[in-house]
Amino acid sequence: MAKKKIDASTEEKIIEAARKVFTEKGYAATRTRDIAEEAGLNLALLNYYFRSKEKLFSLVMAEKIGQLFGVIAPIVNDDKTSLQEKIELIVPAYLNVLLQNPGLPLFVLSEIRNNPEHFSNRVQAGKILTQSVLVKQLLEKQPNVNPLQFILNLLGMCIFPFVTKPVFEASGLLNKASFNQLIEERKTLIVKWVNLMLDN
Amino acid sequence: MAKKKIDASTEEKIIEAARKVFTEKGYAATRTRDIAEEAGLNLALLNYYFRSKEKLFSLVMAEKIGQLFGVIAPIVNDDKTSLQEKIELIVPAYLNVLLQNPGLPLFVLSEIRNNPEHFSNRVQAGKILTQSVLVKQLLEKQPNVNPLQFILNLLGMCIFPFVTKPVFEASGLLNKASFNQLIEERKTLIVKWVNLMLDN
DNA sequence: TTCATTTTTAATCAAATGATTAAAAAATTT
DNA sequence: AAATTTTTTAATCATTTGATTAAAAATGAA
Repeated sequence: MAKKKIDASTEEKIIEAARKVFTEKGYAATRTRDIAEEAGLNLALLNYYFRSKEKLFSLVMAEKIGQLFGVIAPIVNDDKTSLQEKIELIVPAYLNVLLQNPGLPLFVLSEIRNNPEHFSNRVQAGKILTQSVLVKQLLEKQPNVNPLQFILNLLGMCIFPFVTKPVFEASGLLNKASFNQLIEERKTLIVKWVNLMLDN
Repeated sequence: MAKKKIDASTEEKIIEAARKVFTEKGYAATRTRDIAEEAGLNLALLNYYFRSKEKLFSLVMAEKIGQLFGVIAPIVNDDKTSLQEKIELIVPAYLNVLLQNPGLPLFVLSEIRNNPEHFSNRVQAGKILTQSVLVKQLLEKQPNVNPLQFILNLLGMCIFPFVTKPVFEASGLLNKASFNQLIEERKTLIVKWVNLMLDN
């Protein structure tokens, strides 16, 4: 029986390069050669370790979807925290995740658009948006408004600046520092705004 | 001297097909053969009329950017309307544009991400975000908050549902009718919410 | 060291893809 | 109608790209 242990360092180099290139350019615009070059490795190694571009992409995408939904899922389903507390937890936590990974939302959203069938099962967004504790609490507070409206606002106010970041950068309007400053300000502002919406 | 007139019908068929395929799949994932097939025409005609995939894409993209910024630009720079009036004009007008062209925001934003250099000049977002009458009026009302914060909220609350639409569709959570219903409700809700933010 | 196994590389393949060409078909002019 | 120009088509090119292969290099076991 042959040795099966694989050099973790090389494997990790490839997937790290794949994370970077896929999230920057999207699946279709990414060449496997781009990834190999970014990793500083021979192209054939990519297929040796991950079989195909598609498989490597699936790994990265699963990771990224996990990041995008992973932070909020436990908060949203905690029945020990109030609606108010949830908002105060979600906003800064989510903004921090996005600050660490600014390209994440646009990457995930555009890939889902490009290949909706492939993600219909994997995205557990449905449960969060219909059966979560948060939804129940929103309905208690505002029975006459579809709770999805508030969730769209809460997530949208967090995510939207990151989705439009390339526009700001292309127009030279915001550098990285002033963008981050803007997001820091939003950590308290969004909480205030969402509470205003819920109290009126 | 030969006749230079070109059959507008064929040309229009191609660009209409290009609009559809490019906005659905993005530049990189679009094959010129997809466009030709969608138009029901020979592939070579695409190059006969538009020289290259790149040129055809530039035309479509210019159109789409125009649609995305064209509706709000005149409203935003009108110094005869109040801040309140501007919000009441922008929200339903913008939501109607997006209802007619739901894929528009995700298409434009992801293409700008994929090729930022190419759009640095063309996007006049900079002026709207710094020199518009709207910005001055926002600063009068709330001198202590970066007006960009409110613009992000106003545009984000309009655009974000359309950016996440593929997720809703993939998860089977919303059909087209209930999505449109959600947007219709937002026409009045967003106006109310933005006013709340500005008054507190 | 020797030998087997694993990892890496250079070369190459086959399919896809943007684009061109030359000829046919259609339209327009004279 | 004849001639000229414009439009359309089928065939083909050259390049790119995901993937494979066979051999070399590195690693670990005996």
